[in-house]
Amino acid sequence: MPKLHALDRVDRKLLNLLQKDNQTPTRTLAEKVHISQPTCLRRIRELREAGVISADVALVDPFALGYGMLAFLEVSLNNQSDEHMQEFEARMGKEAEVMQCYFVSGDYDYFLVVHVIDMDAYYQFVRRVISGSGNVRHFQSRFPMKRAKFATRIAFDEKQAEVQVRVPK
Amino acid sequence: MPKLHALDRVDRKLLNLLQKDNQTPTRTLAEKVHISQPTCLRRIRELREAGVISADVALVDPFALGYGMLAFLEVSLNNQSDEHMQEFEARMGKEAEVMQCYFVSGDYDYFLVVHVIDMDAYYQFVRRVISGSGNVRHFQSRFPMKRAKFATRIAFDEKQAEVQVRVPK
DNA sequence: GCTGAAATCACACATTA
DNA sequence: TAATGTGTGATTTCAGC
Repeated sequence: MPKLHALDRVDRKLLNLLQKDNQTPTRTLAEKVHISQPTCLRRIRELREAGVISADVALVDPFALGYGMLAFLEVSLNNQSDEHMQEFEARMGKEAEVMQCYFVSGDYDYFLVVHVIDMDAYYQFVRRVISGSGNVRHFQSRFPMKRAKFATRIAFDEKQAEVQVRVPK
Repeated sequence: MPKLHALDRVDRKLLNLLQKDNQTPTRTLAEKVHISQPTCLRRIRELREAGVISADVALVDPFALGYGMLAFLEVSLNNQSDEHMQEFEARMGKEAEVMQCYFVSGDYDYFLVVHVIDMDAYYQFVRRVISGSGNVRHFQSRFPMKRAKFATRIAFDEKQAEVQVRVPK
């Protein structure tokens, strides 16, 4: 059952800052939002505990590391029973190459974003994971030539007075 | 011109750890990879400076914040000149709702991942940004009903001895 | 919101391979 | 000689008031 957590202007400004850089000392953040350093720290801790901030991580650019190739996979299943869909999702959850997996409306079932080193690695992946799955009726690849935008942050409006937020779990 | 940066076992283990949590003290990390604390810190700093770690951020779950709706947009442009494509990409770069934007091969030009509060907000977005753009010939929406996987980390093989890596810029 | 103790970060230098 | 480990001061976190 989702709890409610109110985000005021200060919280939203903090979130905007932390989503760009979570390594800056709380003292510096405190100055930017015009509160004291301990208050700043306390608010950030509450945001983490409430689950508004789900994780604090280092981002590694796949393209900088030889994972130079990106592929989209549109997949249709043979058997769409809840059991088989859960099985497919669990499988994708385990495969490191699968960066994103969505169950979608329309003419196919799943949309995958796959990161691989090169075309050969992609071919190996498709043979092993997709056509080797046993429950894939049809699939089609689509190749992004350029990733023009990849945002990990949500822009919070800093003007609004207060925002009610549904926090899961 | 891409520089080369060698990643040994220790670097890769550090990257695996930091991609899960970048708030743990360097001392703890150092123990886990069996090096001293200052060495650990130095290696992390080098990974940041080399651009292997592109950013350190707090992650906010969109679904936890009322951005409960996700949409895919498949967009075809009228004018595919370099100038018009750059203009489109710049526009998408500025729009907060657009989380991802790819230039793709196939029967349409751009694939967008859009985060909005609800269907009405999505309608407003489409009217303002897409059909109001002047250079969109055709577009189609597709609605993900479930985000089964969204990975921000790359799994590094910790067994291999050393890996050469192309670092951009 | 303020102050102080505990912990962490980050540097200079010695050491080793 | 280049990279790691040791010791030490400056910052930062975080509890009590």
